[in-house]
Amino acid sequence: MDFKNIEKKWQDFWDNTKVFEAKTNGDKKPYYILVEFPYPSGSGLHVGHVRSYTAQDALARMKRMQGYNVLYPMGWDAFGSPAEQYAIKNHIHPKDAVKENIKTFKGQMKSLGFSFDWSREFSTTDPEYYKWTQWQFLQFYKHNMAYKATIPVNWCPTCKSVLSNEDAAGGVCERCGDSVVQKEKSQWMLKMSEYAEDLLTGLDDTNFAERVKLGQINWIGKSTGVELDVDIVGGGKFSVFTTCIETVYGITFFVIAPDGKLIKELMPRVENKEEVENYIKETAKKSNMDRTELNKGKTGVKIKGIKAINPINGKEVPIFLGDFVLGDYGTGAVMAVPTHDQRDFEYATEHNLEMIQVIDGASVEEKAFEKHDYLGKGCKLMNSAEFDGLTVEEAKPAITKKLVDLGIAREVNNYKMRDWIFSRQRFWGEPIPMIYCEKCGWVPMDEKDLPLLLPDVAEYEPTDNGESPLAKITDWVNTTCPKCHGAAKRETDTMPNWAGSSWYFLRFMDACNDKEFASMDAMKYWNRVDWYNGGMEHTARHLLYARFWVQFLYNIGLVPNKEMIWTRVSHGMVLGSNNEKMSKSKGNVINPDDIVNEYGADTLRIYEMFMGDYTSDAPWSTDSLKGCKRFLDKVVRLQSKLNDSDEFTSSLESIQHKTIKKVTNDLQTMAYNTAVSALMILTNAYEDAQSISKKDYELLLTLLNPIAPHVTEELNEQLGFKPICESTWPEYDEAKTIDKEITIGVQVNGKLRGSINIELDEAEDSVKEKALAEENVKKHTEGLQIIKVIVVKNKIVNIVVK
RNA sequence: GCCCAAGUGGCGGAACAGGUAGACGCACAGGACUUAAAAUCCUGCGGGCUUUAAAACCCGUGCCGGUUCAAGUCCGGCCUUGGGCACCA
Repeated sequence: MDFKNIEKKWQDFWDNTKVFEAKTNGDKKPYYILVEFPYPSGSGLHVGHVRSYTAQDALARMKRMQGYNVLYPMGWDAFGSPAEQYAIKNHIHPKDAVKENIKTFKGQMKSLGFSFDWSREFSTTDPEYYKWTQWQFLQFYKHNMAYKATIPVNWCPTCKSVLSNEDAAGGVCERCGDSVVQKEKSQWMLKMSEYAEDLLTGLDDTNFAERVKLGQINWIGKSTGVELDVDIVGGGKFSVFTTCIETVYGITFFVIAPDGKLIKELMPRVENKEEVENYIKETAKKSNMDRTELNKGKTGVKIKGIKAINPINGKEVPIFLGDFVLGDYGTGAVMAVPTHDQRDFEYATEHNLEMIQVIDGASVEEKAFEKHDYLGKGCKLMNSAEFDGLTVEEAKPAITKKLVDLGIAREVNNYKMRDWIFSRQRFWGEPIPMIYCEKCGWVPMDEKDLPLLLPDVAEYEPTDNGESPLAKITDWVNTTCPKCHGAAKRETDTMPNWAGSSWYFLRFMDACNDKEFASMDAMKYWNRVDWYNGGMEHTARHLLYARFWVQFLYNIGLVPNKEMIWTRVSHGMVLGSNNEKMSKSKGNVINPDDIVNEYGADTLRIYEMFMGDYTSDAPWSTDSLKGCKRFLDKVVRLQSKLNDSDEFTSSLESIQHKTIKKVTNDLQTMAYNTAVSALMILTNAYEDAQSISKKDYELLLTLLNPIAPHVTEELNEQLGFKPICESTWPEYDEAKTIDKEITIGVQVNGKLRGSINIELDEAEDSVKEKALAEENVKKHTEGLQIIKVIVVKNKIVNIVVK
């Protein structure tokens, strides 16, 4: 069979009949399946894309046949620096590069036969789309959720752009790999930290995979503790946050952040100004990653001339500057208890500071006795005045109460998650629709003037001074203030690439709407994303940003649910045949086009579903791929076994019902590899049969269709049936999946010694009799005393002898 | 350092809920068909041991212990690999 012609024929059929276009109405139950829309890179579709798109395509095709109104859309996440880098490198406008890449991607997707609803296609770079991204930013601004702040930020000197902490992981720029330095920069921020608690509790209204939920929980990083006010000798005060208030009597010093506000205030009173200032300068050169690196020496300087007072007992202790304390996390100051915190212990040892043990139970000579070692073990307090003798668990609330009653402490929740840095000094992003007027300050653009288009210019290379390329385009920058109509300037920063992807799934519900980002009716109809598939690498950032965005829209009444994504699952990567990540430099990249050309789309689809556990990484193997081609050929060859019967072959009934059950369940539990396996087993059974009927064949083709849609449609058409994509998914009879006669094992003392055939649910006595009569079992029980015989119904018999 | 996964034949992987470990496929080997090759079909395929052959037997799911009539699966303690976060106070 010529798979090339067949594939083209059916792809055209699907296009022309528009069978996969979802209508936002009707009697059928809606079902929304979403895969992360790709960033259309210059290197084309990756075999990794094929894995997840095929998986969700199989689910979509089955759900449609089961009578659901399935929405399975596709679009393009085309803003962001990768697109810009690509464009710069290849000397073409990002807009043209994106257009070109989208064309390639779309062609590749079509060649794989994905059942996307192309009528809802869009790119985040379409003005009709980013108009609404800008509009939503204005809502953030109008609801006091967006603000400008001058903060130390991660600066990539190579990309000339500020990166969020997320993007600067490991102290290197995620995009270019060069090291990141710290720089003060005025940035637009979104108040994401205000949503920390809601983002945490909202997880209860989702069906995310457990590991995905955990990823989010860890990212939000909630900790409950006490914020304690600390007075400074001679005036002034600061606060510290601690989760270990029980160690408060053990404080022997405080450490404050070199980049915080406090040290600036204290400066006039500092005796060793030069030393302190040098240390601040040194710190500014380091990234947060370097500063918080665990295995480096604990640097710091003592702030001479200033002491703090331990609020619980009035003890005066020194204050240090230490770069491991971050100015923008917590209160920018920490209390140090060297006996019960290893980091403090090392710091104290290095700077020769006092140590007071306050929790009994282990020696603190060599190392600190930390909370994970003393919590929950009934350890008691010591050197802690009236709290001596209380257990840690008793002391925690008691000390907290005393401090709270004194009005110098508060029970608080602290979150690791910070506000979202929303500006990028880049050309290829959504322009931020804000105008700066000398008189009025920052003024939002009038909503009816949106979209604010990116200017169509030739120069989009970054500037050296850290300004966005847009800053050079004076025609564009100079405008009038919407408020006072005086001369004003536009914001030249653009939005991060996370912006467009934070709400694209809402747009798919109503993609052509030019009055709203999506109508409430359409969103109510689709309700939410039922099934969202993406990579594990996006579970922290993209998914959190998207949930934050949705929760905000919900709070201002623009979306129907606080959580718009129900199930989130993640796929494993397709690795190179050497078990390493595919990359050009390693020369292990497989181009899906080559595979489609040589083996056909159906073979590639089957192979990627069969290659292993869908949620785990799996290495590429062209040999295994060939095996899947052989399987398909076998299915085609079954044509020669067709008989004239109009009925199912009765001898195949049991395996047919088993296969329907297995495939139906497996496709909705991501067990694609065992679904393929079950279909292979059914095919082998057909092959072994004398002959098969058209109905037998049709059943196999229907079950295989979600994974291999082209060849199955063709074979089915040749049988004279209507297209599979317009038919109904088969149902199984549970009774027919159960064998009446089964073989079970017989063990003697837990070791398998034989097996017996029994009837399903056969009486225990009868099974026992058969087991004891089995030849080899007899050999192992002869002359021994039978203590007991355990019969597990329909499973196993175990004879215990002595 | 913390958090999350995962370790099963030569390979990818099966094993629902503690109940016959290795489904399905790949690779390999032998055979059939063929002038030959490809394709296809048949047989074998964890290791050991024994045997003319078969059966039987012993070992075996990263390592060490434990619970149980029974452990890949549960518990305790390690080791290794992958991923995430990070002096988080």
